[in-house]
Amino acid sequence: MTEERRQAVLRAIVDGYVATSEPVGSKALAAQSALGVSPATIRNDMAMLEEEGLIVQPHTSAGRIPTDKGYRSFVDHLAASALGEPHKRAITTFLSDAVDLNDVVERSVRLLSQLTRQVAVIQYPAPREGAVRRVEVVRVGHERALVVVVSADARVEQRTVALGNDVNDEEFERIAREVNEAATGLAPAAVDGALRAWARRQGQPEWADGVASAVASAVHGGTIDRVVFAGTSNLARVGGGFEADAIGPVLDALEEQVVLLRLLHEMAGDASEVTVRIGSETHLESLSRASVVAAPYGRDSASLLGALGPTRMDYPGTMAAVRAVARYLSRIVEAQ
Amino acid sequence: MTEERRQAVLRAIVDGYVATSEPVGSKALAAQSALGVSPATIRNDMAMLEEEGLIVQPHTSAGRIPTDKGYRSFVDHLAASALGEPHKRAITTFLSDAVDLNDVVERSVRLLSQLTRQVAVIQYPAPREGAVRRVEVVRVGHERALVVVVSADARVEQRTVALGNDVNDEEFERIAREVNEAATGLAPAAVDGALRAWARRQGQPEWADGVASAVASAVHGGTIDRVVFAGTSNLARVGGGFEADAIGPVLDALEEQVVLLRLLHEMAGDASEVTVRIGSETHLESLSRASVVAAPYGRDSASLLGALGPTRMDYPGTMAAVRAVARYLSRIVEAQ
DNA sequence: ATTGGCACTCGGGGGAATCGAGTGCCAATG
DNA sequence: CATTGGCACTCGATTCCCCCGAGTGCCAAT
Repeated sequence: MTEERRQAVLRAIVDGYVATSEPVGSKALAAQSALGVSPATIRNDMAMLEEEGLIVQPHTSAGRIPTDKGYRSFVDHLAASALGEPHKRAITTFLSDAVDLNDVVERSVRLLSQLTRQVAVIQYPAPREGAVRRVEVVRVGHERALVVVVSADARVEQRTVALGNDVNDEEFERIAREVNEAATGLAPAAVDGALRAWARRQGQPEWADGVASAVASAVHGGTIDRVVFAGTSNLARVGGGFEADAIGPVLDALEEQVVLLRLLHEMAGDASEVTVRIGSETHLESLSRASVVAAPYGRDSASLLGALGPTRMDYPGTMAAVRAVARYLSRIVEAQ
Repeated sequence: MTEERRQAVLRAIVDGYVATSEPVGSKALAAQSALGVSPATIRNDMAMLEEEGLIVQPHTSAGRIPTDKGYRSFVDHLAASALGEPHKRAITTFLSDAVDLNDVVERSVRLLSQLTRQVAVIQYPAPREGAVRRVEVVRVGHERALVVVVSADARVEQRTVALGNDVNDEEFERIAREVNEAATGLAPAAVDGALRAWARRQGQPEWADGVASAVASAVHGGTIDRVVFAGTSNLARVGGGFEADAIGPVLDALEEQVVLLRLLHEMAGDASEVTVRIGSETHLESLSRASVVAAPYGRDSASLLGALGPTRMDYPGTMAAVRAVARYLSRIVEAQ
């Protein structure tokens, strides 16, 4: 009984603090939340919660606020809550008339930022490692060529490569044809070998190696490791929860995509559907006062999307929105 | 003489306010800036400047700060100043080893944000309206096709289009071949007509129109109207010049690319090399406390890059940096 | 046109006093 | 043993007040 109520008290403290952004005291808690116990009882519970490191009081004569650990406990004991009907409808209508993958991603990230009133982040859908459908080599300018690779999964990648001026037009035609024939139909893993062999047959001139590696890079590389975000103005929103001096670092982290990507990759490792990193759990100085709620989406759940906000955020709501958008986006991406 | 000194006083006020972010008074001005006149004289000048609406005093007993109009006058009377040597070197080394156009743009925007310590914005280089080099139509999935258009200016655009399931493989082959033949070598303006004619020859089935308009859209559209930015954390930098409640709107404006693009287009109209919009001159509520310094670059000076910061910014320095990066970037883009 | 002098204004800074929300502890109770 | 009412105590925030000083406008003198 008592343990149960202590959780309820923690829950109420989190709720209260999230709502008002002010420390919540025992008296207010007893009055508002229908716990049916006296302030004194709550004070006892609070003392124990504080001993466990779940809450702290900023000043001696203030109420309590949750620690990162407190939020963690709150989140862990949270039952998955569903998104409200209007929001669900919003997702459907907002995403259904997107015209292509880019558009879907753009719309999703905007939508998610609006639903959560936080910064929304989407890691681009991982390519499906589709076989090569076609390779075009097109001459541009005098000594440069453009290599365009189309994969079976509807990805188009391009690279430019220097040719040197010792390639005449007929030769160029031949090269373009041969490269296309050599690579078409191959799985990504097989492309490198095939093109190296081709380059060898050319007698290994520099441009042949260049073309080969450009194709290889186009096949493997791609838009995998890109992150788009929206709703950065939510960082500065009044009552948004971030201190004025905390938003600079967050903006930095967002621009520093590498850092953000590593964090998302880490979170992808955690198995469950929606994962949460709270404050110091991000292990990033710049995000030490921020939380990230993320969920995988797409084939094999290989990509992530999420919301980033102050540790003092509405976790249930944010988690519900992230989950809902991830599900819907999965359906779209997988269908394509 | 007196008019000249009044400009000097304005200049000194702007300099002082930019440096300290505090209103500057007559006494401090007489002491620091070597005007060689007494505070009383300066007070007279100030009174006149205030009458002209170039400066105001926030409170009765405070010094003066420049108005938007004051900054405008300051900027208009500014002699073009050159960028310091170290900065010039930074530009060269930073941009010289970019691998492709995207990379150049990315690097430029980062560089500019570092040089100016403001938010840097770059409008993507306008495409050169190159002729169509090749059109590929590739089947993806069951009922969809991917249209890839390669232009002579090394641009690659893609669109997806629904086919319906009444197109078998041989027919598809034929379509792909015909579309490529119909469009290749044509100038953008001629593509629409050629493809409409082709679609008509097919007997106007839905998919033919779809393919035709996908190609047309790929030829004309593109990355023209995109803007990238970097250095948003400068908005929140302490002493950065923005009030805490002003940065939200600015972030909004940055995400709302449409608005930003319109502003840049407007500025492109102003003839001179580097143009400045100060505060209310942007005609945007969200940027009413911000200034934009922009310069055209690339062929026909068709694209713009710039820096966005508080009205209280270092105009000479920012203008020099913007000018230098624009020049250097022009060289690169035009060479390609 | 410039300058020194002078009275005046008023925002900001630095206490001191006060308020009140919130706490910890303890004894009483069911 | 959990719960509760009572009570003394703490301390951040608010308010008030006062004073300082930077800055001003105006005027008479040069």
